[in-house]
Amino acid sequence: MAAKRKLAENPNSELIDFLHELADYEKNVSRMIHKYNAYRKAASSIAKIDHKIQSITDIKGLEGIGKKIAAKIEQYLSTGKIKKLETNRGDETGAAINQMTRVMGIGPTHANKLVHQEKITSIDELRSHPKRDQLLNKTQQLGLKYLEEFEQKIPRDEIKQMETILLREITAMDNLLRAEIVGSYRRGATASSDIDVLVTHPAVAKLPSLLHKIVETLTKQFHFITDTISIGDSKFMGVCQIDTSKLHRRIDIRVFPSEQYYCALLYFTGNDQLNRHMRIVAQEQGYKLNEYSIQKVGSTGTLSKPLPVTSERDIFDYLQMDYKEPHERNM
DNA sequence: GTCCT
DNA sequence: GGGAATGCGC
DNA sequence: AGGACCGCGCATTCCC
Repeated sequence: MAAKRKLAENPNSELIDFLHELADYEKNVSRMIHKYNAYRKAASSIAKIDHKIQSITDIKGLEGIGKKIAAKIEQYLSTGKIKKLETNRGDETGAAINQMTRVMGIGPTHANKLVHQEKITSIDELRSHPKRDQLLNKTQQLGLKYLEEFEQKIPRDEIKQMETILLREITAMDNLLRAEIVGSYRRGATASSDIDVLVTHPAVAKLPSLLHKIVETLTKQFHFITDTISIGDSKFMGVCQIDTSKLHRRIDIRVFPSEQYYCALLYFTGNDQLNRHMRIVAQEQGYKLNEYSIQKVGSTGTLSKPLPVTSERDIFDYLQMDYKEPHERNM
């Protein structure tokens, strides 16, 4: 049997976990989303270092690391702990709020409400609460039902099987339909947190019920989709299961008109960092790029009509960037 | 919390 | 009832 | 010192 080498864990994973924990507290408990992002950014900078950080000089000047976080890392290096984190951990109310946000649909606002007003302190208490159904909306009830399943990563192989079914059934409905699974799966990841599907049809503007039909078929005929979280004309969010022996998974399906398809494909394939990078390059070159289109920006800030795009490569070309294959987009 | 102006 | 604002996820 | 940090689709709640 071929030796399956476990991917070496990041040498600084403990520090990265600490920063993520600080980030979560800021987002969920303090409701400071920008601090959350700041901690995440610092953590991702550190994740790029391939050796164990020995001293503060190893990280000084790293992107996203300023005085406060540098000081915390120094604390961690000399004492193995971070005071602020210990304090956060001692905050039982905060811990309860953090727990509540594990449920899809329960964000910082609702989590705070559940803990402060309803005095709920754990997921178990939420599950057994007599007024559970009044306390939670539809999305949150599904989130609670599938909490443990949604926290499991989806192996690439399982997504591959889903892809086979999805593409077959979608094209069977209408052979002008084209669909692709995007996200980290398209970038080659060995496991993903959800399934993100892009769909296009040359006449989508005339088919406002297209998405509803796709979803209905996948639900009623194939029992692939098990629950709907939300659905409109362009975006479906829901739950699917490849067969009853497998876990329930989060799935999103988005429909775009063909002239927007490749901008959407690029955007939803990501990763985030590449998207940001390309948006900035676009700005520098006098373009505006988003998930719908690429437009020329006039001197007065006026936007041109969306430029013609018939492939992802076209977008790289406009920006005079070298084309990157999906698997090369993990920045 | 960090970066930029 | 229905438009506006908010929460959430991505 | 002080503002930006993506912004948009959908569901729900708020408010007239």
